[in-house]
Amino acid sequence: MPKLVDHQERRETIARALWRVVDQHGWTRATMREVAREAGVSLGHLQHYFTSRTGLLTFAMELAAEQTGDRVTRGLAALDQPPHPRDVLRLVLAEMLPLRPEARASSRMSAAYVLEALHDPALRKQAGLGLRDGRAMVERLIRQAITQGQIAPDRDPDIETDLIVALTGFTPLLELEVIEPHAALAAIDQHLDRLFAEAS
Amino acid sequence: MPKLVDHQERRETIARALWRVVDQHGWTRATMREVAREAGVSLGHLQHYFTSRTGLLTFAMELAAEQTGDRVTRGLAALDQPPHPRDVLRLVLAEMLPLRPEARASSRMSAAYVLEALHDPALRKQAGLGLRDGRAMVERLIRQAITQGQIAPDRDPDIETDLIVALTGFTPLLELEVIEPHAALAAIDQHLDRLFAEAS
DNA sequence: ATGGTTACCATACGCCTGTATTATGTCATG
DNA sequence: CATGACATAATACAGGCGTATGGTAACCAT
Repeated sequence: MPKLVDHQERRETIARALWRVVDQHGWTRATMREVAREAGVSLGHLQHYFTSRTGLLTFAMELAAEQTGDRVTRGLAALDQPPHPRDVLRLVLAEMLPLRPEARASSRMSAAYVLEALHDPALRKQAGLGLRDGRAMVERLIRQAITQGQIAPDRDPDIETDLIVALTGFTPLLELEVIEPHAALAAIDQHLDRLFAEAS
Repeated sequence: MPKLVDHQERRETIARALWRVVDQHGWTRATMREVAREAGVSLGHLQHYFTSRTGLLTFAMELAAEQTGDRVTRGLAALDQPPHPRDVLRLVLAEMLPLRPEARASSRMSAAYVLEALHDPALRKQAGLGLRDGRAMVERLIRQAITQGQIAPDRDPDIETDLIVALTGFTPLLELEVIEPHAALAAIDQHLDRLFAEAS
């Protein structure tokens, strides 16, 4: 047996270097050489852990999704137990938007990933599944809130779900500084307040 | 004087070829050679009308924005005169989302453009201005509707504007077929109905 | 201690990129 | 009709890209 290294850890280190490159210089400059430079390793080293560029990108993307999930999970712990679904939705949206630096990197990653996925069947499938899962989670929350009387029963769960998920449309507005983070949060709060207004 | 050609027309033809490439194969494959091939001209020909790639991209982007504006203008003509602001907003949103093939190309163009703009000061300024203009137009509509009693006066115009603009967040959901066009339109209608519910 | 497996690195290959250069055709005018 | 401006084209160049290859160093089991 040779020298022992934690493969998963090495791959995560490299993936994080990729995030930084994407965050600072954009998806197009996320080349093997640039990522290796950012990670402080040689091109050969990087190749040892990621044979292909596509493999690196998908791995980094999955890791970013996990990371976002972890941020949400951590945020949930800070809420009342059990948390009000309104607060859960607010937290999820807040973590998906580029409001803080860490979230910004993930946000830029997934934006570029989606764009690339449109023309690559394999990526498309994965990206589609991810989005579908996210939407399904929101829908579950909303249906449950309706059942529990926190949302008025005359609200259509599908439509309300879509409206919530669509609020990720704040991303370009935030990125190009058309609106400030507090404005995005205010709008989200307003929307959620109305959704949960008429009951509980 | 030499042979006479309409420069603007030639540039538009090439820009449209760029749209097709971006629409079908993605921003990354929108190279000078690929666009020339799609346009059915030589690389030299393309270079004669666009010295640099950046120039081509910005021109094509501006043209796409104009085109979207024209679609909205044409749609306005089909509405009641004067049109109800609710219908205007619905039309604008519908034309910005990738619901029909022509709109899809423009949508993909601007998505890629915004992503590229994040890391290029010049593009960033232009993209920011475009988005700001769009938001300002929506805000004007909403403030006017409040003044005219079509929207309840206790609604905050800034927040309502942001919520409307954020509905462009349906784009990735539509692109990855997480939701169907009719669902996006239903959600938009629901949101607008509520916004315009309490008056007029 | 030695063999074999793994980590790591430098370099090379073929391809594609944006752009520059140069040549040729094509026309309206002096 | 010749001349000069423009349209179009072909080719060249330097650089960056993903990936493949070969070699060296480090380590553990035997």
